[in-house]
Amino acid sequence: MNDNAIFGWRSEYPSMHKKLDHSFYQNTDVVEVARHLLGKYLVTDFGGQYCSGVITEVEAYRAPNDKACHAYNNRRTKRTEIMFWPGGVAYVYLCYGIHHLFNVVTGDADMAHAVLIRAVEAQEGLDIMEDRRGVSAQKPQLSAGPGVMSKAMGITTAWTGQSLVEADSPIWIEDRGQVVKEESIGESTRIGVDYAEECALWPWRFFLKESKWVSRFKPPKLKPKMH
DNA sequence: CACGGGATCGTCT
DNA sequence: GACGATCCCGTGT
Repeated sequence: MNDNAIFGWRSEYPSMHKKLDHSFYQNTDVVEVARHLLGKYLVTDFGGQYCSGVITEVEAYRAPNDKACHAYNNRRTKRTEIMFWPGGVAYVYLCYGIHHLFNVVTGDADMAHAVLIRAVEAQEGLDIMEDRRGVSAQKPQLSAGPGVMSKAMGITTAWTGQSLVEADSPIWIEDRGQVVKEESIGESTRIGVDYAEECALWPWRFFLKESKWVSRFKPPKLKPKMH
């Protein structure tokens, strides 16, 4: 089994693996959930293609007043409807016609909150992930960035609405017992939401400072105010 | 290393 | 018809 570069222990103790349940996802503070997701294990098992990775980077999105959130103003469309479901399902959408971005829906029903999973450090099923990406598992390029993370884990928009807590779900998240200290969490503004005006300045991106598996930060370019 | 542009298509106006 | 919660590659320094 792989050494864990961040926490310095091995992930071969199944008794410590605890699948996150409704009570975790239905926390109504999406920023807190986002921070708590750091260090957890994202696992997918599509037709026996088992792989996992430690979550190293996330962003919180929170309707109704977050202009960067697809459900801003509680706007309901066929696509965003998933975000209004009770916490514990996947919200996956296509970005730039190419990338499948994976989010975890949180909070109660009719609360359109979600956490975008932006990066993982691969732990198990490295060969599968390398095949999907055509990139060595030694390189952050494998899974640092929301589009490539989804590709490495095999997640596509076909899975939007999928429960993360049902016993037979092929996607879930586990707590494997490690503690992430507050001082090891970095924060910044969210990436790629320059259009969101003042919300583009909210520090709702969180990452593990020690990790190499974190996407490069791009500061927001704010549009000059006309007057 | 910084920057710029093209790819590519579902979603919403 | 416009525009992305991105990525990759090419150019120039």
